[in-house]
Amino acid sequence: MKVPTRRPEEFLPLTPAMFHILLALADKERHGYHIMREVDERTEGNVKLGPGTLYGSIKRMMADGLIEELDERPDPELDDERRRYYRLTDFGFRVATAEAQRLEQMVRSARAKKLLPRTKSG
Amino acid sequence: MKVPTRRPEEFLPLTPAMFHILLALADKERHGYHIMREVDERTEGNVKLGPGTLYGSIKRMMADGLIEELDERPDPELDDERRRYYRLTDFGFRVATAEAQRLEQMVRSARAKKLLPRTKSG
DNA sequence: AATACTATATCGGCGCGCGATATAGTTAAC
DNA sequence: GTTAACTATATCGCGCGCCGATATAGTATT
Repeated sequence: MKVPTRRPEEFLPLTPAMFHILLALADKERHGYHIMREVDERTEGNVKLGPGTLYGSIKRMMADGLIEELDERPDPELDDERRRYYRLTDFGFRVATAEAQRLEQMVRSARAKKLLPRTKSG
Repeated sequence: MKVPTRRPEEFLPLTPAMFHILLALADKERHGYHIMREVDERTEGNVKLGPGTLYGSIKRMMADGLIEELDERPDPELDDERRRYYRLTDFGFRVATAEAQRLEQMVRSARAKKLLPRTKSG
């Protein structure tokens, strides 16, 4: 069934926590705890998602249709029953892309204001 | 008098509103309403700072030592008495730079996850 | 005279980050 | 062998910050 067309821009700006979760799910499906570790590793320990932030965000992002839970579980043999796996929805992917473009524009502005060195055209 | 050394990283991530205000003040001193218009113009109407956000943020950023109010007013002749002018402190500048670098890293991650096309090395 | 713009300020609702806490099974140390 | 650390999910409540509404008031425009 068709969900009424929503514009990704209306969800912007995303909170850092939500964007980190979308980034973690952008390349592959993951369960909650796996998302937590991916963020920790990708940011070299600079960003730690606490359980309140993680599972609270997941709940809201599910309700907003940005992510969805998998029915089947990948690798059923070497698996932990407690895990709940999530993936991006098409809409979630578009929202993540829109946010990435917004941040890109912010960086461009920062360069124009000489807060960052200009590597190419600012 | 010397303010105890604070690390800019402890202020991150900045809220979008605070970063927009720092960007607006990065190139020149401005009064509140001027900040509002600069953000509106720079973002081509996409970001509108309401008075609650603007003056609430200014008050907090003053308390945090990110911005400071000017004693003298620039252009005293063609001026409005009601205006209150602000500028970045050295610390505010360092915080803005640190936030810009954080956003740059976010964009790099987004490119690595193929949410954005790679213009150079991602 | 009315409308719109400039300029600053406060208040209250609401969303969200986040630490604390809870539960519970697994693995590693000593 | 029990103590500790890790894996995994979930809820609660505090506090901060965004933001619209509202207020005040002078200036400019129509």
